Amino acid sequence: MKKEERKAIKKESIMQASLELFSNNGFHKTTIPDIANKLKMSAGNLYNYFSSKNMLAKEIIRYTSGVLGKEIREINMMDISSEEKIKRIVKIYFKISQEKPEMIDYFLRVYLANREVFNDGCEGMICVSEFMTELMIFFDDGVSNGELRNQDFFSAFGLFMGYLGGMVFLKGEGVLTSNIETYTDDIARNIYAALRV
Amino acid sequence: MKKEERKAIKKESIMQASLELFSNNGFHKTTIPDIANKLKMSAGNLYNYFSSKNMLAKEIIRYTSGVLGKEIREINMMDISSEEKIKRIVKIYFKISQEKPEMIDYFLRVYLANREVFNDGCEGMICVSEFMTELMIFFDDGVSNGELRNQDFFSAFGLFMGYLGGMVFLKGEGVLTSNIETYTDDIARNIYAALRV
Amino acid sequence: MKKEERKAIKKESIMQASLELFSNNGFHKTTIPDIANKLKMSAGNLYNYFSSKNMLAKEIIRYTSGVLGKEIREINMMDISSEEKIKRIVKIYFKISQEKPEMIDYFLRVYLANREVFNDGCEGMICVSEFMTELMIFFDDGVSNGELRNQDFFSAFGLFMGYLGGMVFLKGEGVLTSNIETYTDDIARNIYAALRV
Amino acid sequence: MKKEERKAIKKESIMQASLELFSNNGFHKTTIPDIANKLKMSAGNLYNYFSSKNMLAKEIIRYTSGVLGKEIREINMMDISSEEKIKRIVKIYFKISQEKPEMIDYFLRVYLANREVFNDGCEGMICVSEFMTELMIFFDDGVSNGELRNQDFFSAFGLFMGYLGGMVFLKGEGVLTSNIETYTDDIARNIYAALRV
DNA sequence: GATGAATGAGCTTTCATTCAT
DNA sequence: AATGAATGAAAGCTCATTCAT
Repeated sequence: MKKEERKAIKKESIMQASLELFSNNGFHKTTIPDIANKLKMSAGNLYNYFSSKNMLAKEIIRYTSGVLGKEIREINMMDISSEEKIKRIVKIYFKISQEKPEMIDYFLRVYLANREVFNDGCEGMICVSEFMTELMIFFDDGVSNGELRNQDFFSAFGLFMGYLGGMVFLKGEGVLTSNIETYTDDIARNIYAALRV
Repeated sequence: MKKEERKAIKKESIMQASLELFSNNGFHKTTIPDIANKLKMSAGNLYNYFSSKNMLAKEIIRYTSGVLGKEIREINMMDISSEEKIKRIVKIYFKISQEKPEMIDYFLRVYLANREVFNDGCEGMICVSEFMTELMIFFDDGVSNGELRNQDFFSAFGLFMGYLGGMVFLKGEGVLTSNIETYTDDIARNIYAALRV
Repeated sequence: MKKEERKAIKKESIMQASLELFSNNGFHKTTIPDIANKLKMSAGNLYNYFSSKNMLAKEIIRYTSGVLGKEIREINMMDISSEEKIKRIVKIYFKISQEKPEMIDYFLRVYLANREVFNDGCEGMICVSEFMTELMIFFDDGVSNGELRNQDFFSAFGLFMGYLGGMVFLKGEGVLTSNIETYTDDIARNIYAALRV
Repeated sequence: MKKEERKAIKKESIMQASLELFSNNGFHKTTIPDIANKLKMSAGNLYNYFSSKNMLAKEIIRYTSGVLGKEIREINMMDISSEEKIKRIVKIYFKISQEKPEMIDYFLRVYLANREVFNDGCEGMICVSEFMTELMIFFDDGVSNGELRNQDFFSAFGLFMGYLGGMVFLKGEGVLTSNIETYTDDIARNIYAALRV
């Protein structure tokens, strides 16, 4: 089991390095040698772990979706109101955007923008389903409880994701007047106001 | 027709063709010969109108921002409530996303995703300021009227832009269960609920 | 008409240079930069003339088949016996193998050996049909005249081509005890003996 | 079973697998991992048996030449006329081309085509001498008997090998109108007509 | 202004071979 | 003897940009 474990660890380290480079410099501006350099390995060897650059990108989005999904799942499992859940989701999202900005940026600048890369195998948001599913659960629970208005899920999902993504984009543009985390309460309030019954 | 006029018309036709190609196929996947082909002109000649591919991309975002800005300005000048304005903005946005999807996609898939292209000269959203300014006017008017809650502008802007962009993205992914225009009322309602006093 | 002519001439010069390199060094051992170097042009520019290395190889076999076909056509049109035609075909074949050995070698070492290169578009000897057709005419004429025995064309074609190709191969291996042209009479005699009524 | 015996058996299994892959897919298109995969062994381990890919190719041609040589030797040792021997050689050649096509193809598509691979150590047909020697014996016997005309051996060898190889090539191209074995009599007759006194 | 051949740098990917385990 | 991760050198091909015509 040792060998496979080592291989899995290396795979993850490649994904981590690529995630940062893709997010910071763009998918097309990041070359395989760039990634190899960062990891101090040879470019050829990367292909022992991922069959192509596109394949690597696809594994990263699945991985990232999983990480974010897990954070939301934990919130979903808490015994708190939907209003409180919204606040916590916004908070964790912004926290991640501060601590691991590459994760959020990967959604915005790699996944969302380079459709041709994800065409084959990630259609219909299948590669981000782990993340989307948790938001769906959050929403359905709130509707069941009578806390959230019953509307098309995508109306709610688009609000959540677009809004949070939009804020992170604005942060990246350097136009926000203060730290993004200070926006948490305002934004959570807005989202709740939009979704409540 | 004067020389400069002819040149301006040709410039715009280049921008229109590039807009479509960049939006549909991605900035990096669109080559200068692709654009030239579509216009039945030579690749070299393009450089008589735009000094580089990046420069072309920057002019397009300014142009697009202007077109969208004008649409919103017209709404801003109407003597109607903020609630009604929101509905009209949503409506016009979705209408454009149906009729000229390349304009909206340019924001999502070109501008948002290829920061390195817009680094030099479009920092701080300066290239989309025409569009942003109109939304700022809409928001300030609403606050002045007492219709909208007084909050940080970017909280409102992120909501508006992120939400609408997010919905168009979901449409592009083919996950929406019905035509995007049927979402207009729901979404306008959500936005108004989020922004009202 | 000047431009197109110049382009056609350059195309042919590329084919000629490639023909030599492919024949002498093998298809897979010849790189695009090798060809470009020989022509003192850039590798990229080659792709303005041929869309791929395989495409280039295919155009060369068609071209070569045409050249050889023309030589045989001239013999076919002479008013001489089949026995005499055989002698002349053998003679011209060996002459070419001395003066332009790369043409014969291209058949033997590139076309015949790298099937995967010619798979798409040259199936069923379609790319050497000009050459094969002339041999077919030679054979049919001889049969009609009553000089040659009526047998399956491919029995005759295989004899002709295999035999001549085999001799050139032996020459290339350096095992022939004397100059290949000294074999002309023997070989023509053998072929005639095999094909006569 | 002794160590060396086990090693010899494994060597032969490697040669057999490589023979098939090289013949079917081409020498340069067959990778060492391809061979290893087919044998369910590791790429590195192959190098415990053959010092390089080229070396492997050279051992295969010697091996193949031996196998074919043996078949002809048996015919040579029979007490039958040269005419009959020709028929049997043609027959066995086509039979092998049906049952173990990779052996014949190895001559045509690997040995004949990739001279650079066999340059060092197989010059002057030394690696196929076993096969060539048997044909030489066949020919000399026939001449001694007064059955075959006395001519340069290579005139006869080129005929034999070129003709048979050519027919197998035509078969591979799919242009033969019927099964190759139906050509046996025609071709044997042609060869005999060419070689008899 | 218009053309498109030409360049040159750079990209992803492949693969024979080595070597630590 | 066996593994397979690792290397490094190359290959085919792409493309923004230039420039002679």
